[in-house]
Amino acid sequence: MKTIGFSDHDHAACMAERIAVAEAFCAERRLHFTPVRRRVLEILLEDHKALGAYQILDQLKQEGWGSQPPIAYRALDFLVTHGFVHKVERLNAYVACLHPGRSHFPAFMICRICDSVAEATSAPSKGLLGAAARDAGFRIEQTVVEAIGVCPACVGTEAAQ
Amino acid sequence: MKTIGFSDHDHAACMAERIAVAEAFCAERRLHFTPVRRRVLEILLEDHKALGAYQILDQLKQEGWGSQPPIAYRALDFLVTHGFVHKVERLNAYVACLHPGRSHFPAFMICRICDSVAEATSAPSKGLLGAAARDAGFRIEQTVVEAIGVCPACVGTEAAQ
DNA sequence: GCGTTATATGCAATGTTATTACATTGCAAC
DNA sequence: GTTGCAATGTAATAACATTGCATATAACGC
Repeated sequence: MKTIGFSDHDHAACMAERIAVAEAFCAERRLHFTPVRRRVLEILLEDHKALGAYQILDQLKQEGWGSQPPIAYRALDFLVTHGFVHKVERLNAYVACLHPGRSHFPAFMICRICDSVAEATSAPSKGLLGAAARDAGFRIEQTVVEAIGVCPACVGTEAAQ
Repeated sequence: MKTIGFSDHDHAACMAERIAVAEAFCAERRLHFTPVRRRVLEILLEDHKALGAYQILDQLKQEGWGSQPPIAYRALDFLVTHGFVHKVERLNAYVACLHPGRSHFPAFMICRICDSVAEATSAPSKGLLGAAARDAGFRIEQTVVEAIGVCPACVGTEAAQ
């Protein structure tokens, strides 16, 4: 059991299922779910932390893949483009998506103490930002919504004060 | 007249006022609104685009200030800490705040075509994210809310499609 | 004023994140 | 079998950010 979204779950099953979903999704649209891409997704699923591109690259390197940044960035691009992975802007890091397949506006809660990241969903059209955008005539295509704070596990610790 | 928040305004007056507000705020709290800090805020107020730290640094350099990155980053830190400037995570860039003085949860609309940035205000407690955080027991301290899309001036251009 | 302390600046070096550019491989269509 | 295309390999570099230490300036207690 590892934590995801600040609560426990059956990790191995969750991981297998996500890979299967990605595989099916790609097969259906004739996208190439190549070994590097699959491996990067697995690495991100392994623990539910956000990983930097260079952490991922290190791991790939150890496993005998190419060692130059584009190896990791290209795989991440693919995974982000098709919604299997999100980038957490605040951390310059990447995290596997909780709801792959359906397009959505992800939102994250980032614990500044333990660095865990939980994904929620937002709905810009419903919020103040959506209203502001409508007023201004701004067309929203994508959103970055990230809360930085203290997760339930870290509230009560020294650093939380 | 330059645009701010996608609408026109009296730029010189706006700029002078913001500097005055910052000055007063700092005087009140015995903070040092030093020449570099003032100058960086001015640079950011001059056009209402988000500027990267190195763009700011270039300008400082030309004006005879030190030329090493910390010159810019330290001034930016100060300005961000005291709420005169926000960082736009998606762009790794900095923008002068529209509502300095009062603490708030800023939100931005970023045009992917012309790179202009408009500031709105969000209120995490009211949105889905606030609800999710309450459910999860997550304590929000800070938020990053950024919409990427097309501003009113760029809708209708080629690239907008 | 005068020394002490805290704060700010100057500068060199380095660390981290991301992209560009170009060469190569593998496979499918014709 | 060669053309076309997507993915990969590799080198170099760009863009963003921090650390550490020396020096200068401001504020504070006396």
